[in-house]
Amino acid sequence: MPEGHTVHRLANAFNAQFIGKRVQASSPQGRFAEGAARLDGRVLLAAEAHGKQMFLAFSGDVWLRVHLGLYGMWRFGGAGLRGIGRRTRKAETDAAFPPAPAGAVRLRLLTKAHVADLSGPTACEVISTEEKLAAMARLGEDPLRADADPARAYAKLHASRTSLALLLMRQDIIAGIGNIYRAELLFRARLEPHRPGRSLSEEVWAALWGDLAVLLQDGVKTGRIVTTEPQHRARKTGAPRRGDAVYVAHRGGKPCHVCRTAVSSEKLGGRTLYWCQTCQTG
DNA sequence: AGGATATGAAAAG
DNA sequence: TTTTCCTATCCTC
Repeated sequence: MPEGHTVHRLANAFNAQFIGKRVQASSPQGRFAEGAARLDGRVLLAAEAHGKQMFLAFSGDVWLRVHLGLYGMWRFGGAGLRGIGRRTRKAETDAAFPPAPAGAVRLRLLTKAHVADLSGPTACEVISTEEKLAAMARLGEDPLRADADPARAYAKLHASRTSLALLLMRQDIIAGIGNIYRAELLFRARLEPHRPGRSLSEEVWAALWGDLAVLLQDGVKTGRIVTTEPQHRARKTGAPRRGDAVYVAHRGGKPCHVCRTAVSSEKLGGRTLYWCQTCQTG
């Protein structure tokens, strides 16, 4: 689930339901007992997302930094959080509040009315304001943030001989893109993924950045990654079905939605890259 | 039931 | 470049 849009959605959920509330913090799984103790009893002041990282501000100049990584998730309980985070099963919805932790919950944040359970994060740590600023400074431009400066990202891209496919995943250049948005962004621009960053013109970059912003904003709204245009779907109307939502991501060997060529895939930098050799020649 | 896979990135080599 | 972290889901049997 977690590319940048997911993390912004989660921050929005915290801002909507947890801000100004005193929280009981605990670590049902036990692995974050010390950190939870440091948060326990504080008031949650703000939630902020930058790329795939979320920062929660607590009273007393204490921050929680969370990176979900590949498997991490937040599961919410309580009213007004429908559709955010991992879906709560019906049995859990009907259960008394607060629900029992589902699975290995690293951190539980509990208010009178709401609960947020974090499991499987790559990073979860209590840090100072300085450390929070330092962590943010290591991140690149996030199209979902008002302070994003695409020119800074372009300078880094254009200075590198590394492939666009690898560069787009670098969080210190552009923050928030993951494997799916990378593949889809390159497909929509019809760009060959192995092209070096330095071959990117300013005009093409401007178009890429604009398209990325649209895709991410749409992802924040819907909670889903949809990159196909209706005319490229098997069913032209209504919500895109499974298998119709993206062009190439996770579709290795399957026919391209545009030209029917088998979608290519290869391992690159430890991740699977997907692209269409026929469509992406730019 | 069990294996492959995963929208990530740091650590190790 | 490979290994490791860690949890859930999807697929096949």
